[in-house]
Amino acid sequence: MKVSTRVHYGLRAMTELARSYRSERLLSISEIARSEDLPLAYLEQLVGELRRAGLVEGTRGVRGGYRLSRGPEAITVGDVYRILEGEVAPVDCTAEDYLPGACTRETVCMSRSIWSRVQAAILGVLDSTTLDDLLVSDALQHAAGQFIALDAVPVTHPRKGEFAHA
Amino acid sequence: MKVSTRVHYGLRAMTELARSYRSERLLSISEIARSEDLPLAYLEQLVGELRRAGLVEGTRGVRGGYRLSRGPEAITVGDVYRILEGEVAPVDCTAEDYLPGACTRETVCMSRSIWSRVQAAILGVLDSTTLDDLLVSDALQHAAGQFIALDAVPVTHPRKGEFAHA
DNA sequence: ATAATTCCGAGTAAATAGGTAGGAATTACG
DNA sequence: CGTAATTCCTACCTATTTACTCGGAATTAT
Repeated sequence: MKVSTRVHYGLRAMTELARSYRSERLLSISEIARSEDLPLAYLEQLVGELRRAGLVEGTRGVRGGYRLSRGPEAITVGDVYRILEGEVAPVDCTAEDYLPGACTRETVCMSRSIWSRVQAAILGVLDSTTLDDLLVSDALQHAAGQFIALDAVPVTHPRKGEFAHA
Repeated sequence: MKVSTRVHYGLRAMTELARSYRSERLLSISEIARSEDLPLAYLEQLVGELRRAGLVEGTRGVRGGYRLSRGPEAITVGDVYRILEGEVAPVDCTAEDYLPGACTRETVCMSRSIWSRVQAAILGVLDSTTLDDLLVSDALQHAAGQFIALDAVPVTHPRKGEFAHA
């Protein structure tokens, strides 16, 4: 259940584009690659796919580059994911294009329900989170960092239990 | 985010063992492989790992086989997952053994929060679902199938919107 | 004209997934 | 006691996928 570098890198590129969206300034692949520390040629490929899918717009030539084709609040992480990685489906039989009956064990399968639930859980997060949400939570995190610093509290990796799941 | 055949097959084997748990009867690898239609030698490997991890017990010799080492209500899907696939972590920096600072972008990363949330969502499902839960939902599904049949309602793939997520 | 950029498709090395194969150890059963 | 059924162990193999690189054409500001 690892996420591929395609999605990982692609999303990071999208967050950069989201950050610069208000300024109307174009970002070149090399700028993005530099600020996110990603392999240039590979990133170019990924952004190309995002463009063909309509999430970003490219302008060629000197001073060219990319920008989001709609606002960061109108693009979900799920959108990016599906373009670069395909449908979210832990197993084939929970995919959209699954033909009922393709798996002969369908009617006697005890494990299918768990993967459906996992799929729904993942989609719940990916489809409800926009690029803008990522910017905002990033801003909050930095504000919190500021606050702690001003308070002179020794910082002992507060990240530890931040998203406890037990 | 596909689940590997290791986990997929391994879990299916575990559901078979869960089903026969009450009867105290041992299941041989070949029986499991036959009823779940899985490659014998490969399955043997997987069950071996589950045994070394303490989830199942094996008895050798003629009439030997495997059984769960504790009840189906005391084994979660997450347990099986971690043994066969390792920790649930969409990206390295959300893993348990991640050394803070290993990723130099840590403090300026806008994408980390989403993967933490995905991880938590997945764990929420995997760790709260036991093998017994799978048996029960399976039983319910069959009971429902019975009911529809008796009512003579034309069955037009009710599965379609079963776990709608929009 | 030139330099910076997007755009495009092919190629490639390493890792991973998904197995197979062979044999030693153990044990019920005739 | 011998044999067949089984677990147990480890090495090997092969196809696919991943994560890239490379070369070059098209476009455009300066």
